[in-house]
Amino acid sequence: MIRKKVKLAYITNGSSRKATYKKRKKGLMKKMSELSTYCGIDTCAIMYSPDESQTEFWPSLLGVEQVLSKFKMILEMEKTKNMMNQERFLSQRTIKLLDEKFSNVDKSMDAFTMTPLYPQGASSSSSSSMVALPPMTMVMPKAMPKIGTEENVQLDVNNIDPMKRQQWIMKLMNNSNNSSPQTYVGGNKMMFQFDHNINPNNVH
Amino acid sequence: MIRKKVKLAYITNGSSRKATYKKRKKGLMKKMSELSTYCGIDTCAIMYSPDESQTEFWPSLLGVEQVLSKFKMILEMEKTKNMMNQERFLSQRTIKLLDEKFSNVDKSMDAFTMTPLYPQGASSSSSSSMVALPPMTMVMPKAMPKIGTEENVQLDVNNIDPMKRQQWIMKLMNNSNNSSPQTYVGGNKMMFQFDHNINPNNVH
DNA sequence: AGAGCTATATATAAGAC
DNA sequence: TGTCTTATATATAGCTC
Repeated sequence: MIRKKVKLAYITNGSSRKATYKKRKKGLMKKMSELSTYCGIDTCAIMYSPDESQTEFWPSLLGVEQVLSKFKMILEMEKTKNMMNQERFLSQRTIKLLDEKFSNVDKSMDAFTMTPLYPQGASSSSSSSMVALPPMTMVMPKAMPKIGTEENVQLDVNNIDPMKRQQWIMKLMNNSNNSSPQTYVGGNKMMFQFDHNINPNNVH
Repeated sequence: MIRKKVKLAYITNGSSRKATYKKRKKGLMKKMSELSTYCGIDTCAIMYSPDESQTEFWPSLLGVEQVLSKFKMILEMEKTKNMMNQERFLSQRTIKLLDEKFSNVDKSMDAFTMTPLYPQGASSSSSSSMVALPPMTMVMPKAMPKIGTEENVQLDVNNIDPMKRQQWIMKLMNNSNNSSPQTYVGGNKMMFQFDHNINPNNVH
């Protein structure tokens, strides 16, 4: 969008597509780091491009782990909160049954259990949370080139049944009813690389 | 950075911070959708801000699931590829032992097993992959306001021991040696909301 | 809080090397 | 392929309503 306003479409030329990818990836990382700083929001990125034939973790592999850990914690808090809500309506006996269900949720979410480095006493900004937890932003890969045409999901999960709510979260994190495909042969090269072209501390 | 060049620092004023968050979030999503279109890369986002007291999935919850599914597939391919490599050096007996270990990796990665909608025959651009798979980009939340100061991890995982490599992936996806904290009380409100302010199809 | 409106700061496509 | 340069397209802070 500079010398020439480019049509928003897939860049068929390989070398220019790769160049664009690098430039825009850099720009995206900078925007993320700025959002982090301005709003006190945690961000991290895992980027994969077949053109690069490597997976990049930003700002580092550790950073990704920490963010995942934090997201896991938020889910934990959600779970606990839901249980607390349940207490107001259900008997102790019923709660025990729910407890078992939640244990299954725990199990299915184990893959998100990174080394728990938190809580570390960070203040929770303007959140209504009863537990101090740093804010968080999560950005992940999208499904297909055709973007944004999916049905626009907008659900206030606080207004629906707490169990349904849990199921949504579960569905996001794990599809336990599903046997994963195991028969793929070969594969892309995979590297862990930090993009040292970007140093958010020197931005501006 | 317009009317006035703002110092890159946390915005203490709550309302202006929230306004900045919304504006920049919108910009970030647009950049992501552009990167998707230009480079044929999948992107999605999960955003959480205590100021918003809701978690947003972009472009949709389904989109996030699909991307996670794809990432899972790439990991699967990595696993298979590693096994193929092992075959060249190890006996059948040894391979069986490795097989058991990999099964454990599978288990720990189950939380990333979304409904597998792929492969769907997409061409793999310039990747050296032996399996057709759409390219992918993953962007996730970072750990703390202090950004980019972690040690810059740069490892060519292809050049290190395949088992170590698996361990790295495992470490990213799951810390099975770790019992997750279960004692958090209360929690932030959590909503699933699609940001309908952004329609990538109308961009430009 | 949200919806425009500008003036500027940034991001970046093409070129040049 | 990478780096630099530069002309423009975008992004967005601060205001107003």
